[in-house]
Amino acid sequence: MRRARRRGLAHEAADRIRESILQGTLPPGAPLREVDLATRLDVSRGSVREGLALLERDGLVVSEWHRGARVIELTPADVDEVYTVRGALERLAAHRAATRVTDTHLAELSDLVDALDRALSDDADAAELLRLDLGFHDLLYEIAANTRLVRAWWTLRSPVHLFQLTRIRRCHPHYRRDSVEEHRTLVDLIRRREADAAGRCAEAHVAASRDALIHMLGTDTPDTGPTDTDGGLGRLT
Amino acid sequence: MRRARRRGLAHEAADRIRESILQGTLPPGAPLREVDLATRLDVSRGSVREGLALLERDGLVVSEWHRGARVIELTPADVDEVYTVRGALERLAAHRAATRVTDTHLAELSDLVDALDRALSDDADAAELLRLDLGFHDLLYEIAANTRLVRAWWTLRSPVHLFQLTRIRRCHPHYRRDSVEEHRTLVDLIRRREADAAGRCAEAHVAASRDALIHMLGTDTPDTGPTDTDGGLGRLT
DNA sequence: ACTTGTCCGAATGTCAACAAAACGGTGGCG
DNA sequence: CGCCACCGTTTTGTTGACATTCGGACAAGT
Repeated sequence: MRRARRRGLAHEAADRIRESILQGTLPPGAPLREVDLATRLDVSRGSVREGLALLERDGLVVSEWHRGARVIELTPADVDEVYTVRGALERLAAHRAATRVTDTHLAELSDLVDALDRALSDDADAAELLRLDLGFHDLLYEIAANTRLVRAWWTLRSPVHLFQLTRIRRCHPHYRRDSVEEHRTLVDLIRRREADAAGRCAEAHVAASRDALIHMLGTDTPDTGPTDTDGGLGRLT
Repeated sequence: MRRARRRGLAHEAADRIRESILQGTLPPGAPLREVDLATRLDVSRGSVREGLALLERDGLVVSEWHRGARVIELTPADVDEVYTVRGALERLAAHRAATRVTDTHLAELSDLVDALDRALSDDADAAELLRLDLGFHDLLYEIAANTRLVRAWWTLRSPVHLFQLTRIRRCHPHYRRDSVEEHRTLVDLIRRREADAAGRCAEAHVAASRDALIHMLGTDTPDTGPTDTDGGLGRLT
């Protein structure tokens, strides 16, 4: 079993802040002031500072010298960048997964796709669909069994999460049945150990997500702002 | 021109430490004690701490809770991981470069390959060859013009640098003429805008480097240790 | 002999105060 | 009327001191 490692306040703080960002309490572009966060989270500025550095590594936050940290913005150009790189990574992940997958893994993958299918039929919460989708891809990277690849994925995962979340928030879920079918196709290719085809399939899947996302961001309303305007983290106090 | 932005002491400290690691003064596995570094660099522990976090982002350093930071180790498994992911990234970079390259870029690429060729003929310093090689790949990523891709490359660049450096240190340079030819082939493909071929070429080039490196690491001496044993950074005081 | 518990030195994690820099408003000047 | 320099406020960058944790050594118990 994996050892339950202690992580320190900085990680804890980072988790709380990440939660708030991913819940929309801290909207894109919002400033992340150290003293404010330190007060609300009841830790020192140093820990908050370190936590913000962690979030910057996750790609959820950008910071400039003497200007502090802000939640990243979500321009279509960013979507393009993130999903382009993600496509390359996921291609590699699928390729490797197809050559090293075990029966246990295959069962887990199938279970996730089934769960996704069921959730879609049950008209489940959009957040739940997103959770399952991300879980599927997490598992794919885990099967690929390459530490650096997983780390690279984690630097993209948070932005992806955020992108999908704003998409959900702005329009109706629209979680396509096509998408679930793409997942199932990928699992089948992996089961048959067709590495090259699996890689191409994964890359195409990501590209499809990217195009759908960009199309949505390009044609939506100019965004009149989030529902609450208190600046965030009120629920954490 | 790009603005020469202030970066703060943490970045400065990170640069100094990175230098020492890449010069071999701090060998792989060496512990990086905060108070020690703070004393030698004449900055506070906080800044050193932040700098070490930056180096961890670069993948040059690993750290555990309450156990401090150490220079990364160099197992063949690590080489495999790093170069596998690098192959995927470089494939994407070459593909994009082939579609967006300008004449100016092509001239710069050619110049670099020529410089590499000349340096090889002149039997130049191995470090110089490495510098030119890395410069070539940096330029490739820059031409690809994708911020996230560049960032992903930078998390791999330092380990690559370190790998090549220890290779140089252990055996004769052996910088192959084959390698230079591969660079030239890649530039030609990019010039002719053959994106797919360029991507495959770049991936193959990285795979070749990986195999050479692993072969060398697998057959070398058990490593009797570095030349100086003072623990590092003596030259910085 | 092996395990288990405790102590100690050393290093890291955390904190709150000090110093430097950027932002915004105000007033004077062209 | 517009522009620029100045200055106070706010926020971040940096520092040294305190608290916590780890690893090993030593000794007692089984």
